[in-house]
Amino acid sequence: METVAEAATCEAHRRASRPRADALRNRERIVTAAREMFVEFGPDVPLDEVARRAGVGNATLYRNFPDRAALTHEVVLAVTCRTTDRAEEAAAAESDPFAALSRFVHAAAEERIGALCPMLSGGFDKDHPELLAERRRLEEAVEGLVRRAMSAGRMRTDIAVGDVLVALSQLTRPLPGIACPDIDRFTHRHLQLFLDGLQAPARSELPGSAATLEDLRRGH
Amino acid sequence: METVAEAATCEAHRRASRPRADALRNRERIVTAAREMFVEFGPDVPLDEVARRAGVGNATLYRNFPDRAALTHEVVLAVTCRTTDRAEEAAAAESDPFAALSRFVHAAAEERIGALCPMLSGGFDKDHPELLAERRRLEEAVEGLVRRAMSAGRMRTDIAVGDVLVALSQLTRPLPGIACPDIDRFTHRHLQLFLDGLQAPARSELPGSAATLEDLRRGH
Amino acid sequence: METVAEAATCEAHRRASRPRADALRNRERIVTAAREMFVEFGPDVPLDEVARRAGVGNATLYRNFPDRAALTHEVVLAVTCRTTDRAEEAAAAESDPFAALSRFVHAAAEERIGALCPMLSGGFDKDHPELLAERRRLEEAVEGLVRRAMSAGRMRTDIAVGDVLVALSQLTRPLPGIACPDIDRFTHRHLQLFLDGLQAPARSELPGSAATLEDLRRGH
Amino acid sequence: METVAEAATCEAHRRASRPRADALRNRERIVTAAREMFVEFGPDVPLDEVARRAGVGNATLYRNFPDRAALTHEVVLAVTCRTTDRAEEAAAAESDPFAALSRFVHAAAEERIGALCPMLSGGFDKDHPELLAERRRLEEAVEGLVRRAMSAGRMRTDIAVGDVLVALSQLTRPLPGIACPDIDRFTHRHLQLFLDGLQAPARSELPGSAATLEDLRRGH
DNA sequence: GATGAATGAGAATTCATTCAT
DNA sequence: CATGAATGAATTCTCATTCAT
Repeated sequence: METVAEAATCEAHRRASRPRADALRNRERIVTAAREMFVEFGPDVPLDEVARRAGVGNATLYRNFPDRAALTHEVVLAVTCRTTDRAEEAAAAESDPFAALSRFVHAAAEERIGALCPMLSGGFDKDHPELLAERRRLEEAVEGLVRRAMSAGRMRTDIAVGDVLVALSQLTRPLPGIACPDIDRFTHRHLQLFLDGLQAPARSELPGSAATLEDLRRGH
Repeated sequence: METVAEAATCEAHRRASRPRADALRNRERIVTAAREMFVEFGPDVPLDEVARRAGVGNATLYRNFPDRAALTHEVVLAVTCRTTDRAEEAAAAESDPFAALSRFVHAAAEERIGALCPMLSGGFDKDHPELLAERRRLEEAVEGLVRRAMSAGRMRTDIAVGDVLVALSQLTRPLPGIACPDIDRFTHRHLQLFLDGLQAPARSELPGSAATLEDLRRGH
Repeated sequence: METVAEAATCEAHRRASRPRADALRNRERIVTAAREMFVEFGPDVPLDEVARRAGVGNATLYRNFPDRAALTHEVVLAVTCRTTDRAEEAAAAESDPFAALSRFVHAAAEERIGALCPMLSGGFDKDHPELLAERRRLEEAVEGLVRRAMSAGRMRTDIAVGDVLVALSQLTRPLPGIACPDIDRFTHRHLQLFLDGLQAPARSELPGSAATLEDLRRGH
Repeated sequence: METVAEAATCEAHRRASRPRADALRNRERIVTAAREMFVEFGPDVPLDEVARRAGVGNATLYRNFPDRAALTHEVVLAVTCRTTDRAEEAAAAESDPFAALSRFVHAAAEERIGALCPMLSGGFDKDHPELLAERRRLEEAVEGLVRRAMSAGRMRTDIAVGDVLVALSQLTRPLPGIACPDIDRFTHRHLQLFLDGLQAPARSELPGSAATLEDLRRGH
């Protein structure tokens, strides 16, 4: 369920130096475990549990990520990165502009982009250059999708990338403790509803100005 | 900002016995503080902090609510209750069926219905009769709103109450740590987008079956 | 062995409010235990051990002293304070000026003034106003003793208060792990040697300038 | 500042077998780093830090010294050894008996003999034959210095070698965390004061019996 | 022989919950 | 009743020591 197209471009941050094969494996496993558990139990899971799930001692986790902030940083980076990859993939795979956007939206849900929301609570530097850059890349990719859909007259035009990303994120936020296996069904259902809404002509003037991701980032 | 129409009908659960005026006051203040802080910091805030904000000693909190579960229960009850009140209020206030639904949706956001999501994580009995009953009352009220809007041909018909409530909840989930004062603006913006989507004719077949609130409740 | 003249003036910092008799007792006991154990095992003893020796749960310790720094602060304050009391007591008790100084020096050893040295390593704010004030009080008291001895022609005159206090502190530093019961004997022996040296006429020009306590305090 | 006369005689413990040139270099560097860091941060510095400062991997440290005790042992040995060398050097270099003692005392400070005190806390075998022997050598050397000074009538006669060594050690104990660059100035100042006191005729009967180093060693 | 990585045991600190005034 | 204080059970993080390359 997890290893869909294990990211294309986002290998960027794999450090050049390749000191040890198994060490890298461990690092990967920790990040993966963390990503899963952040989704499943929220971003406050005991790090010892993460280590256990990753199959390493807790100290190994701490060697790789000096504190929770560092791990969170890495997970946020990974999710953002994989989501961006999905956006680019969608753009390439679908010729129809709105189909591309749709494909991306559903794919982003699978990448659990919504898991980022509860992480923004803090505990790590949201403005770290590495994150900033990745976020920018994501926004550009989605910007492309949105613009194409608009140009093709397939989508209402009073909406900004940030609106899409924020709504998308909220709608796909994990519900820790809800084990209901069909939860994904619902999520995709609501996303589809959201997408349908985007295609409809504007019925009302949306309140507020078009939201960008920066608006949220600036929080606090 | 908090005391809009301090609930009408939902006084039901005020225990019949009226032991002391100030005792009741305390209880009220604790629930209010908890509701606010659950929204602001998530459902894991230290209970001592809640007590402090309520202006009572921690032991007083524990006298009223033996454990965190009991307090969570009460807050969930209160939010549900107030939201139901808002639904009934909306039905009464607006003659136009879809306007009524819209009014309710935006009002529910103000009641922070989204704050319920992170509470479902567990730690309290989601199937407590009292909650069940209140949830039913909410569903009935919203059911009414939805049905009227559908009957008037103002809204696509492949949607269930649960869909509305879940999407609505997700879209209004608080973002603890995000102090951005305009966050509410965005929320209402996205809700409006959602409402616009509801009004549009069905563009696609929504995946999955119509969700009810029970689907979520059954989680775990 | 500990309760020699349980301090005269230094009750100053017993907070005015007297919220609970036993709570105060606990606080006292924690500080006492900490003072003893800092002397016996150095300033890095596990706080849980301190709590155990004080006969309270660890959390009680943390309630009174949010972190190690706070406890260290209190102990430093207490030792300084008690030492000052000893200085004033010595001045009052002995008519002979040098006898007064001698009495103070040996008394300071009993107060374990030397235990302050390893605490200066850091981990707490050495320049906290409360400490500054108390240190000043100590210096003034000792200044008085020294000046009187000098005026009476009983002591070489190229020495500053700080010299006395620093040498005194070093000579009385505890030797954690050394359980030798006669260790105090040795200490007093060396102090006496030091005192004898003070009385002798200057034989050599002492290198460096007269040290003040501030010189040490300023250490980064 | 560190490499004054990099030890003369005390090469004794360089193991006869000469397995590798660089291996020996490493061992040397580790001991040096440890000596410096014990002085600067106390005897509890993380061994990984010592390894880093020595420029080797931590495992190399552990190959040479199976545990902290072994490293401490070696450092104690080294300091004792170097100090003894200084004593013998002083005896040879100065014709005046008291000048020789003085020279030794100030030289011992430079060798950081005081750093031994906090190491006695334990964690290694203080009675290891190798240490015992080296300590005896030190005592004999200093004994010589003291006896000559006494015979020449240059020094009060109620003092034992142990008194000198203990007072000297205490007065030169490092103050970890005190970065004050003039700290050495003060130290030498107080040592001079101490030396002046030794030259003066006995003013008082020193309490306790003449201390020997064994008295301290026997501690615990 | 040397190294970086892994590990478990331990220490500081927090928090839900219980107790004594 | 109401309160501040006490407590033990987590949780985060560190470090001495061992292991795999």
